[in-house]
Amino acid sequence: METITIKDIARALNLSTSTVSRALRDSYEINPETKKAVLEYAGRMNYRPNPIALSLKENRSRSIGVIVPEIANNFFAQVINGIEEVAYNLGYHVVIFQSHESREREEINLDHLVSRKVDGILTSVSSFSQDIPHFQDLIARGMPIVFIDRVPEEEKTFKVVANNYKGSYDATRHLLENGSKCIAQITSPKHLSITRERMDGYKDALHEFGIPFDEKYIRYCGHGGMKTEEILEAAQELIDMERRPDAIFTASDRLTTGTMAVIRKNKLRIPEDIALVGFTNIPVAELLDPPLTTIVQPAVEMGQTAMQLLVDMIENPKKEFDFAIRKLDTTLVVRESSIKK
Amino acid sequence: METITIKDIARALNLSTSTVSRALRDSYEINPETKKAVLEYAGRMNYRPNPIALSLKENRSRSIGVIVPEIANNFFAQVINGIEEVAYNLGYHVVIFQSHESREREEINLDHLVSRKVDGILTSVSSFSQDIPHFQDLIARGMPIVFIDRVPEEEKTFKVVANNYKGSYDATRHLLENGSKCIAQITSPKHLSITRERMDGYKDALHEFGIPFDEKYIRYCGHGGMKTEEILEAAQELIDMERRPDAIFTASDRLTTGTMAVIRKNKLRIPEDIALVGFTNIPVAELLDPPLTTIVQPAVEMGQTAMQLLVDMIENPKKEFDFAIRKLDTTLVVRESSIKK
DNA sequence: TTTATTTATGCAATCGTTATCGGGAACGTT
DNA sequence: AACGTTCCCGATAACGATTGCATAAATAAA
Repeated sequence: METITIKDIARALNLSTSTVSRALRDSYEINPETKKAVLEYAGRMNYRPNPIALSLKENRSRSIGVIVPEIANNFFAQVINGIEEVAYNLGYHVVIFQSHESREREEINLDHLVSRKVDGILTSVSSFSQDIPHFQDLIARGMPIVFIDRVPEEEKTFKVVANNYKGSYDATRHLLENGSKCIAQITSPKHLSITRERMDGYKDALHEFGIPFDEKYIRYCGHGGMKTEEILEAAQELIDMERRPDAIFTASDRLTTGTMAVIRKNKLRIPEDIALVGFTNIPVAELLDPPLTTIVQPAVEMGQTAMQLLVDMIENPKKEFDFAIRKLDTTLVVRESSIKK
Repeated sequence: METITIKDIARALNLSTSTVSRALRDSYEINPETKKAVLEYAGRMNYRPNPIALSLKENRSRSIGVIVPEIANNFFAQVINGIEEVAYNLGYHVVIFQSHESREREEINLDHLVSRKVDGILTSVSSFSQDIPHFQDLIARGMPIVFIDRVPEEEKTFKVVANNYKGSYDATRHLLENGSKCIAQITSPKHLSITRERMDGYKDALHEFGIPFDEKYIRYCGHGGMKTEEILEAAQELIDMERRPDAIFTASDRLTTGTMAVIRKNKLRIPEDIALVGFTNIPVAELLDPPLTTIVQPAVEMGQTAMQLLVDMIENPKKEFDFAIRKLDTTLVVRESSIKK
């Protein structure tokens, strides 16, 4: 894998590397003819500046790092697409890593990004990371970081989230308006911000309909890296309750599909026996049996917004930002799984 | 983002950078006490060697590049998981890029990987890339490359694929054995290797059952970057045919779900009116209406295998390899969508 | 003609690391 | 006393590109 360098050009044209370098960057102090010769030769030999040498010198890389729990999760895949689109237009490269919901992997990835001198980081923290000293430390050292979806509480930086409160409120209200009376919730780990917000929307909707909140109908899942059995168990427990819920609200892709599978296995009907609404971005929701009512998160827009904010931070290091959290609205897509009659 | 360097350690301990460097790499020619002091200090200051400086010096990066069409595609996400697992254990980093089925993006990504000095590349070529001079050129220049799933014909390098012939043969045979008589196929672009292989399996199964092959029942999709309308149109055309097929065999995730949607929209029943079998790795296949019979590709294993082969190439540059194509068997998972009675 | 100014170029340092070469000190051998 | 070993360590160049500084030549101004 030999590649041509500025030195090769200099040698070939009997110039110094400085002259070549300046010619390539179109400096005014280079003789037009020299410039032309250099450009012509560089073009012909397909010269590409070595970004590694540049990174070493400038301590930056024109690339940004993304760490998400799983790319196999449709929501994150869409977020990444949004990020890439903006990054691409602004001349940044995007490097993608997965934490697989592991704290250790998260730290390794972070380490790697830092030592590769990425200009900034976009991330959705792993569900293991209750406290995040590794991120705090980085922020304190001036690394631009934008959190997406799963965001920490107090960090002084940008955060982009879906309006989880409203999404959850809308979903719960929709269930109540369509015949459900006892709504269970299967949700993500308790300490995540998204979990709290979704819980609040759920509670407020119940309250409006005069239904008391009951902790018995809540299941937190995914502490152990989102094991399938854990989900199935949680759903089964709800089904086996003395007073069985007549609706379940699920807070993510896998919780939704897992719950659906369990309901089916118990030969219960959706929505007659148990109505179902889920936070999910899977594209096949309408092909499921029955077609699934979903709260769709604006994943692509979230990625775009986050990337724009990050670039703003990168390119204006001194600027004082308003780090108020950015909330993007979700959309309730009503299909059959949620309507009792 | 200040980081400590070998120079800082040298200064602090009144040593030369060479000594520090050697102490850190545990060289025998360093006094144990000096070594201890250096190690201790480096540990305390959380020293991390600068990989960029190393890359510049050694012209390698201990990272490998992956280019896939879309990470939002479950199959590729799983392939990547297989790759990452092996890479992680061998101390390589994985950098993921998407081509979005665009030839241009593919070339940009490739360029980027090369100039970032990745040690090797794993890729599934975009459906646009009928001829692949950009890859050929790289292979000729000695870059280790392993192709996955969508592989070019003649390149002298490793290729890892699913046994598409057998998968397709099994699926077609299964349909024929379960009451289907006229099986259409919606498949990927004609020039892709996977398309040809799947076609062959399909033809051979038909032949065994004495059914003549009829080109009219074949639709190639995805030339334009896999537009949804194209899929829907293809499915609709088949449904509108004078002699409507009583089964459709679809060759990818999106073709399968798209086709399913069209059949539904036409108020036709699956499998009674039209049976359906698809190549797909979506995890919700069993939750669809009806549960979908699928040919599942060993995506994770494909990723693992490819990564192992790549490392073999990277670490044994001189070795003469047997570049025979690696075929991994698919699994036919029978559910309800394919069985007529 | 002399001096000042402009134009075009080269030199050398820099970024972090390691490999090559070399050398001083301490010791052992004749 | 003279030489060879061994042990430990340092100076330097190199990787590719940029850039402040120096400078030669050409031109303009005095």
